[in-house]
Amino acid sequence: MPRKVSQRKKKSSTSENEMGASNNSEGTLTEISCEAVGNLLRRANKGGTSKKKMMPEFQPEHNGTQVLEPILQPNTLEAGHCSRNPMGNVSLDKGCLDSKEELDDSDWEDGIVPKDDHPMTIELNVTPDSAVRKQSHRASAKDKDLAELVHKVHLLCLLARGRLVDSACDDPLIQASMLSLLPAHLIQLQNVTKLTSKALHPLVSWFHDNFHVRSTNAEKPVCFALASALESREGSPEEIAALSVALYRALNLTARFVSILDAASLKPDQSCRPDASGSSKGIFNTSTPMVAKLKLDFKSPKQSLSSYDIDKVCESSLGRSRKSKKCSTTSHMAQSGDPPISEDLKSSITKSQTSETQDNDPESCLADKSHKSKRKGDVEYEMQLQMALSATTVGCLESKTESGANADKENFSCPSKRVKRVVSADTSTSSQLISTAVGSMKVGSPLYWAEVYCNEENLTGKWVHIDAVNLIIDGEDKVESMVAACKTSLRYVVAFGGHGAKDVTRRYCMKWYKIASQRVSSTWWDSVLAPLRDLESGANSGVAQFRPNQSISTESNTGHSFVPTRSSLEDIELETRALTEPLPTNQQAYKSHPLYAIEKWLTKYQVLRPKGPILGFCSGHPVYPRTCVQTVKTKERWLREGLQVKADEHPVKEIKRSIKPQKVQDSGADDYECSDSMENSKLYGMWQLEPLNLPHAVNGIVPKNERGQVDVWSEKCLPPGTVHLRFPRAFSVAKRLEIDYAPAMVGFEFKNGRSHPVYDGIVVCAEFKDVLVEAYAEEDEKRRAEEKRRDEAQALSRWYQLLSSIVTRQRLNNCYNNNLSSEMSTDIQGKNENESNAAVCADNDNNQSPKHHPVNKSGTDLDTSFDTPVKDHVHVFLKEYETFDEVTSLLTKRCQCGFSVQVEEL
DNA sequence: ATGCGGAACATTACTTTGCCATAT
DNA sequence: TATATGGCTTTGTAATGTTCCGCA
Repeated sequence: MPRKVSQRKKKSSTSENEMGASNNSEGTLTEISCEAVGNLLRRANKGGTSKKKMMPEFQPEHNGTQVLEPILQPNTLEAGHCSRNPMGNVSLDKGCLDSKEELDDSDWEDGIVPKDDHPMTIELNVTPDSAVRKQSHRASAKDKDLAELVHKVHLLCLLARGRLVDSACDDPLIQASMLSLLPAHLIQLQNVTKLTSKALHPLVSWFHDNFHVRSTNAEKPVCFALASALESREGSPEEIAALSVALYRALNLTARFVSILDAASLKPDQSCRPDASGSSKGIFNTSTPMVAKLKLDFKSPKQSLSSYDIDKVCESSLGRSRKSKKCSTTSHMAQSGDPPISEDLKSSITKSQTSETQDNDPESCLADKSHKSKRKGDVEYEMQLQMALSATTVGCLESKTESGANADKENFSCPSKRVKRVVSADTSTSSQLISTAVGSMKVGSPLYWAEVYCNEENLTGKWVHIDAVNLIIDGEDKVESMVAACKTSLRYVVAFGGHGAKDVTRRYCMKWYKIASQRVSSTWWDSVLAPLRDLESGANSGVAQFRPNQSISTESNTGHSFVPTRSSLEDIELETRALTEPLPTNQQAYKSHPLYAIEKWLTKYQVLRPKGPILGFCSGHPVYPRTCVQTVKTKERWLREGLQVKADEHPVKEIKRSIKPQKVQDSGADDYECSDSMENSKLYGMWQLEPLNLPHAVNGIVPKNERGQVDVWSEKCLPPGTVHLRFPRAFSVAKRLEIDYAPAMVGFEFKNGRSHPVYDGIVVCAEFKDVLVEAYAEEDEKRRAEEKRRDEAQALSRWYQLLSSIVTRQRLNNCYNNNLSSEMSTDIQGKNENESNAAVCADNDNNQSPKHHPVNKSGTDLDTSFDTPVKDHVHVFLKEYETFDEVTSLLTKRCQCGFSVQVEEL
């Protein structure tokens, strides 16, 4: 946000140059000035005039000056002046000051009177950041949509990634290798029938001691990466967690791979706040940068490690820790004799550092921000220092390592101490936090872990959280604080198993109300997860059963609906957590909390009933269960749902109804009357209602309301014994058949500033339905036939008009311009000839054809001869009346009416 | 550093049943 | 003279949601 400010400041400083250079900048300049003036005035009028009032004054003017030439506009208001002033085009006219009398004169004059060349600096320097910021950073609906889309797509990608990892954990080779590494006494675990989390401790401990998180070998597909990690006993957090899952599965335990899906923020502006959460910096900042990784996979290291890729990796949501890891890789690579790459990397890293703050908003780099970026720079500096140190260390240790390509292996012998040191350096900004939060465990945010199903926990069995990397068993309650300490958000925790997935966020998130708004709409998420859930529950019910005779059936509940499955038991557990969430400590959380409510945050149409029990207090406000919140509505609103208020029920709440501004034209007296007669809306609750009890239709008469119609909000609103016929002209049929009907009003629409009822069809008694439908069909048929007839008649008449005009034209041609006889062409009959050029003329001799047709006798008046008689006549050209002129090759066809056509044979 | 609450906007929900001049 | 038709200015208001900012 302060970026914009600085941008504006920059612009202001160069404004004079820009002025001369181009007009384009003037809009911006004007804008700046407007804002500056607005802010000045706002400050001046603080408390008096509200901002709302001020802004519209500037807006239109500002628009105008953008289009027009602001300098030359004589009638601009104060905003225009302000923008001009700094440009040196001073000439303040009195009119300007006059025009803004309504504003605070003295303040205004103070602001603009100076005629020197530099008032601008003053103006822009006093521009309060807040106003500019507010304007520029309020996300538009488009931004929101985009952010949501990105969030969704990112989630899908992360889900897919999780499934990939899950599949890799099933790899028999990996599992077998894990088993082969396992000491004999731990292998016994697969024979344990009553598994408790405690029993897992030695196993997890062994794993923790033997596998460490370190640099990534992400260039390979998951399975290979796993194999490699297995070989080196080191890998990314994801790989190590996956290996642990593979180990559990190898031991025939039921295990899931669990991952925090740290997707790009759902809210558009989150990415602008580097410190809001360490992880939200855009989509590439995922903990599982699949794209970048895959990209790398297909290229030689030299080509693939472009700065772009590295940027992505370095910005990954593991954030600093991951960054450092990558960097340590870098150093190793440098060690292994590939200086160009390391150079690339270094430069790219620095690039990423510097660009990180600027890329989002290229125009900016600001004073306010500076200390933050400085801090960041410090972090990076420390990181690089650590890198260098570790590289040296590795270099010493490393004389024994062989291939540069296998950089991952280089640190095999490296003590985990070193790793931890690097990691702690990464997170140095929050290292205190971490150390307070999780004691001496200096780790990055846990993003991956395992869940093992322990059938002896909790009577019914339980999925136990096992973070082998951090040696935490059954620490589901610790995850939230650890994640919080690392500034990662815990919005989606998904357990992967059986190629499916299940959202288990509830198990790890104690403060759901804090993350609820950061999650995508549950309907979408549920629908996405539904098929994956089925896969997961199907697999984890059937696979790896501990004992066939276990009291809790692990089979899917196909036969008996009440046999609890492992999955359904887990559902119950998660549901229970959802229902036993602790009370939020801040009031705002109660606004839309699904479980709790405080009266203060109820909406206009909500009441508490019953008003109790009180579950607790928040800042002195009693907290009630959300189930006590009832929605209340007016009678009319309930009517729409087919409900009516019972007799003798009093409104449970009354709210002021807004005054209708319809008859405000009159004087104050009327106004007074108006407000006097203003009624309150009476609201009723669900418990005061009964099903709508409309009068029955009797004797074919439809019961109507006071307006002689039926309000058909829904089917429920139809009086019993009536039907709604949605035919366009049904009423006319009913009228004709003398059937009683009522117009069906289905809603309102706003037109011309008023609400108008919208009608759709009619309501009639049910017994007339068939008759009406039949009659309507008949009528419709008739109507169509009539329409067709009309269309045909119209077509005929138009043809007639066309031909008449042709004839008239031809006749005129004949009379006044004989040379143009073949100008017009027509094909009237078109069945005998393929002629292309036909000369038409009116032949009024009637020599051959005439048979007491009135036309023929009408003599020489050509106009009249054609006008009347030929109407409604279709010319018939009989063969016997044809004549053919050999010389001119003209075929003359004649109708009995005397009309003739000459056709030229080609 | 964090959360709270107010301010400033943005968005949504609620409202809810013509009139007059002109042509036919 | 009675009836049909078309055009007119176009919601306005309040509640609710979201974001920012100052303050404790």
